[in-house]
This record gives sequence, structure tokens and C-alpha cells, in this order.
Amino acid sequence: MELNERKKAILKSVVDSYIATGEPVGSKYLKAKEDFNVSSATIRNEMSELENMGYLEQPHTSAGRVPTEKGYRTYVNNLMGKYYLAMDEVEVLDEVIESKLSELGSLMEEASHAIGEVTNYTSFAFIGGSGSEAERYETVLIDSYDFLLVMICRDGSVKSRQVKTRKIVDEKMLEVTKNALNKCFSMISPDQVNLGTVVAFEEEMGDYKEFATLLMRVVNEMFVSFDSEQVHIDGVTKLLSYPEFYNVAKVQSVLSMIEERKRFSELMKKAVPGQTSIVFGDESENIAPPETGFVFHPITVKGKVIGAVGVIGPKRMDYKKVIASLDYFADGLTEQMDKEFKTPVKQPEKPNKLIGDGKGGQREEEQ
Amino acid sequence: MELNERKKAILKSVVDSYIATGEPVGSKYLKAKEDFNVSSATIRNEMSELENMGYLEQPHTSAGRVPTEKGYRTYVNNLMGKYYLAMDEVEVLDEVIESKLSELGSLMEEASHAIGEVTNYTSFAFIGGSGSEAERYETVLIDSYDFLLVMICRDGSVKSRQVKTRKIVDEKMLEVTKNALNKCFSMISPDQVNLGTVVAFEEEMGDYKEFATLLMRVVNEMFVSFDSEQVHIDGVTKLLSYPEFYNVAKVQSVLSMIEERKRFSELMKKAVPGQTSIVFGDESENIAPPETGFVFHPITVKGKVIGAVGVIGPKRMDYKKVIASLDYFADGLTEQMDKEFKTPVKQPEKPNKLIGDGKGGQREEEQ
DNA sequence: GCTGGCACTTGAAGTGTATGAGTGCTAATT
DNA sequence: AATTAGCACTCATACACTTCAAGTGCCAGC
Repeated sequence: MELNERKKAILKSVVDSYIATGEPVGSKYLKAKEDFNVSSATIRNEMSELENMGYLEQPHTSAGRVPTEKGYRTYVNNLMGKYYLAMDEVEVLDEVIESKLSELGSLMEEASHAIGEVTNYTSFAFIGGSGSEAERYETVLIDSYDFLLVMICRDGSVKSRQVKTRKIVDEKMLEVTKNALNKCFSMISPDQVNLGTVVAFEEEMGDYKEFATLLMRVVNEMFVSFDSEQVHIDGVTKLLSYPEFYNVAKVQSVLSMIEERKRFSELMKKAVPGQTSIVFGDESENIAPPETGFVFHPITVKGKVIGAVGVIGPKRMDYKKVIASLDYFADGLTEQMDKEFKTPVKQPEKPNKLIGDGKGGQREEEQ
Repeated sequence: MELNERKKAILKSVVDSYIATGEPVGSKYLKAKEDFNVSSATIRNEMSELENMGYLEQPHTSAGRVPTEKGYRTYVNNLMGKYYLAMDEVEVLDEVIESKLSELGSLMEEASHAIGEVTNYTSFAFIGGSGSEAERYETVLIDSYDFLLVMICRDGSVKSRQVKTRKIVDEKMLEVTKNALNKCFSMISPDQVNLGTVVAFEEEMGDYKEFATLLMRVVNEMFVSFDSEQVHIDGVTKLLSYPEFYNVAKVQSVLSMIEERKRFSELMKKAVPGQTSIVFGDESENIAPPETGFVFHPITVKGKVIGAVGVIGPKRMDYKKVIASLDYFADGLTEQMDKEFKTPVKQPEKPNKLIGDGKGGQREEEQ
């Protein structure tokens, strides 16, 4: 069924008001706030129909109405206008995009912080969810019982681990180690490792077989730890300032989801390149409580998703602003990355880009 | 004034009960629970005196009594018995102490997790709060626009940063960079850097002057970021299961303290080598709300504090168990570290060690 | 010095009532 | 046929009031 213009206007108005106040909105309030040329009774009838159509719902009989998930999606996709970032907001984002590029480690931290500052929601940034293959390994001697093992991945990301040993290490041992690792554990995904690989590796280690087990343990840890470590979350307390979370049980539910980063990066896999996605918390899936909303935008390098930035907030979020900020930031960063990032990865197809026209939102079939 | 034996027994009993139930404890309850050979009226009189002496307090006239800070400290230092860790608890801790030593990066994460598992409180572990000096630098070429800068510190810790550049880098440039950094920015603390150092560094960079600013920015960031990155907190949600935190405002207060890691590591500086410290949240200092308690134990290498592990919980914590766990873990780790850690740091004086007899507790003058 | 008893205090929990925002429905109006 | 005014009905919320139980302090008597 199509929404006529008046229904659209009313729906938009309900969502706007609800986002602003957090209170269920009623017909009289709407009549007073916006200047529809109809009485509150007419608005009431329209709202009743919008409820039948699944865009609105009532917390209880004698309360105003609240947007449903479908209502929010329609609002985000068709009704809300574009938000124009203020000068100072742009500056905060630009600073991270431009000046922090040289230092990938802290980039995600800074990114998450900047997004949080601009939107005033709990924000996150993560990188390297792809579990990319190792391209090659490097070693650095630290002292006679320590060395640094560096794993350089195909997507340009780098992981390093300080390895402590019980036997003395020297440059020669590191050279052997590096070569053995490069021979056996590069250009390979963790699940391709088998007994043969292990035996071959021990063989390659020659005189230094005794280190083989230790090294494999470390390498394995580097493979599997890929996701969890690189999720940065900023401003959790901001969440608590919304009345939706004035209840410890709900806070607990969101926090536990945040702590369990695996579930989190699971969610991020739904990211579509170049497009802002919205996921709502729900009772059924154990993502987060129903009051919660996640908005995120992937960051791509040459069309390949390498991470994402986003916010966590109450369902009634200032989507206009959030989406504008994320679009601006992620697209800006992606552009910079494409320009500066080392030799192009062979993956020529153009991402499904969507210009920041405020029409983000993962489009899904709705019943 | 001295506490007589009966007062001690009553105080111990009050603290034990309060820790167990979280409810203010009254004379009748105590009479029923423990078998003092006196009536509730007598207990009442003793409790009244304990209140006058500052060990107990009443939330309101008609409620039972609750330990004060002084009460807790007396309990921890003199009254509580020793907790003997169960076999499975020891195992959890031992696993981290023994097998994870080879991998310093994830050690703190694992440590914090293990402590959380055993004690069932929100736990933390942090390392490198000392802001130690750089001993030397290493570089690793990643690709033509990226390299890894490694800073090896005097205390044996290692920091690395992936540096992205706008100009092509090669082995020769890295060699120059490494030498210049080692010459100008090693064995020096951040505040000793002055204009002279900067000029000298640019000089050393020779043909690669254009990288000097970038490098100094990264090095500076590595210096100052020392604390914040290395605090691992685990199990925040556990905090929320205690009735003390059934109030969002308090949760917010604790969370914001946790998020602001600077304040946190500030607190950790109070750690005394080899000794468990207890700090209570308080209205006056803005550490955390008054219901909160922090218990932590430093980790030392050759007598020098390099980090700490601890828990955050309600004031009424199971100190017996917490202190036993922390003592066991931190002492075990310290021992392993001392045994395995590279060449001894010159710092021969023996730490003020305190065997795990349950007598932890920072001793302070109380009014 | 200890105890039983009693008056007193106080927060928590429960009950009843009024209030007000909001709805749905119907009959009247345009 | 669409809109509106009016009215009965529904709930959540706030508030006053009562009751209840736990706990104290104190005192007279053992």
C-alpha cells in the first residue's frame, strides 16, 4: 500500500518528535507542533491507519505512538532530509582523515573518538575483520631472550608480537625463523594449515627446531586474534544518558554485547561497501535490547572492506546527523586510503558507491 | 583505643555478613547467625560502641549497621582469615602465569580475564605505566609507502607503530632513520627533548629531512600514549550484577572512570611493590562513587613496578578471596618474570615483599 | 556487666484516589 | 465522502495514607 502525502508528513513528524523528545507522540501534540490544516481527530485517524500498516505502534492503549522498525526505515530512506555538517564538525572529522593517516595503529582509536564527538553517541571503529592472509614475516631482535615477530598481511595491515624465549636468540636464529615462516605460513589462511605444514616448518627450522612449537603458537594466536583486538569503542557512558537505558538490565545487555567483541564483529560483516547500514536490537536475535540501534559504514580500500566506523545509540537516534557524519568520514577516509595506499590490490571492480544524499540504510524486504 | 576480643569478633561478623548479603546487619540477625553467648542487647551495646569508635555506621536510625572504611581496613588487616584457593582456581591462574609469558602483548589481556574468572569481579591489568625511556629503535620495511617503527624500552617493553608515508621509503632511508632516532631520541625522557634535540635530529636525517617531522610526531605519540593503551579491563558487566550498582548514575560514574584511563593509571601509581592495595571510591576525590572498591597488586621485575592487576567491585567485596587471588597471581608472575626476564636491571634492593598471608591492605593513618 | 522488655524511628511496600494524556467511536457538519 | 467535535474509556503516574517489620536506645532488674 502506498503512503499518501499526508501520511508521509505525519509519519515524518512523529519520528522527528519522537527522536527529539523520547516520549510517545499523540495527535494533539502533533497538531500543536506542526501546522497541519486538519484537526487532531483527523491526525488520529491517519495515525491509526499508519499503525495498521505497521509504521507505528502504541506502547499501551492510552499512550501516544512510537515508530516501528519499519517506520524508522521508511523515515531514513525516504522522509528525512539531508543534514549539513557544521564547519566545526567537519573540522573534527577532517583532522582525523588527513593527519592521522600516517599512523594506522591509532587511526581507529582517533576515528571512533571523532565520530563520538560529532554525533554524541557511543561510537566504534574497527579494522581487519576480514582475517586476511599473511603476506610475509619479519623479525626484530630485542635482546638475548626477546624478539619481535611482525606479520605483514595482504591487505596492508600489520600485526606484531613480542616473543619471549627460554633460550638465547640471535640474529642467525631470527634469519632462519623468518625464512621458515615465510616459506610455510605466508599466503595461507589459518584453515589451510595441516600436519604437513607443521612438519615442513619444523624441517625448515633446522638447528632451531626447539623454537618451532613456540613460534607456531604465537602465529596461531596472531591469526585468530585478528578481530577482537582491533575494535575500539568510545564513549560508552554517552549511552547511559538516554532514558531508554535508565534501567540497569538494559545497560547490562548492551555492555555484554560490546564486551563480547566477537558478536560485534559478526554484526559488522553485514556491512555493504559504500553504504550506511542500520541494524536494530531485537528480542529474538540476541544482538542487543530492542531499544538499541546500530548505524555503521564500512571503510574500503580499493573496493575491499577493511573495517567500519559507526555508532551505537537508542533506536530513536538522530539518523540525519549520524548518517551524514558517517558518510562524510568513511567516504573521506576511503578516498584518502585509495589515493595513498601502497600498490593497488588486484581487485578492480568499483564499489557500490552511494553519494552522501542521506539515503543510507540497508534496504531489506519488509513484511 | 583497643578493640577487645568480643568487639573484634562482632566486627568480623558484621563485615562477613554484610559482604555476603549486602544488607545492613542488625543485632538480632547476628545473634541468630553466630553463636555469641550473649543476648542481642549486649551485641547492640557493643555495636553502638563500635559505631562511636568509627568502625561501623548506620544508613539511617532504624537500620542495621554497615562497615565504614576504617572497619573494612581493620577487617582486611587483622580479622579476616586466609582464603585457600581451590584447585581449579589455581589452575586458571597458573595457566596464564606459565604458558603466556612468551607473549607479552596478550599477557595482560589474559591476566585480566583470568583474575575476573576466579574472583567474579570486574578485573583489570595494565602494564608500562612508568613511562620508561626508549633504549633503542628498530625499523622494518613493509612496502614502499609503509614501515614499522619499533621502540624498545629500558624496562624491556616494546612499542611499535605502522608509519604510512607520502614518499617512497627504502632500506637506506630506514637505516638513516634508525640511526638518527637512536642518536637523538634514545636514553632520554620525553621532557628532556628540546629545540636542540630537534635540530640535531633533522641534521642526522641528512637527505631524508622531509621525514623528520612525521617521525617526531610518531615518536612523540609513542611516548605519551604509554599508559592509556595498555590498560585491559574485563567483565564490566559483572559490576552490574551487584545491587550497589542498580542505579544508572552510579554505573555511569564508574564507567566514566574506567573510560578515562588516565585517571585510572593515576590511581595505579599508588601501588606499593609486593603489597596489595585497597582504595575506596569516595565523594570527595573524584575517583568513583562511594560504593566502589579497588584492590590491586603490582607486578614487579627485579624490584621495579612494571604494571598491576586488580579488581573493581562494590566496597563489600570478598576481600579474602580477591586478595588471595591477586597475591597468588602477581607473586607468581613476578617470580617467573624475575627468573626469565632478560639481563637484570640494575636495581638490587629487595622489594618490600609480603607473603600471601591475607594481610594485604594499604596501611594508612586513619583519623 | 548482662538481659528482657518496651517505646520509638524509619524505610519499604501496599492501597486507594485523582489526574491527565491519549485513544476509538459515533453522530453531526461540510 | 471526508472531516470534525464530542464523549466515554483506558492507563500510567503521582501522591497521600496506612501498615509492617526491622532495628535501635534506654532502663529497670537480675
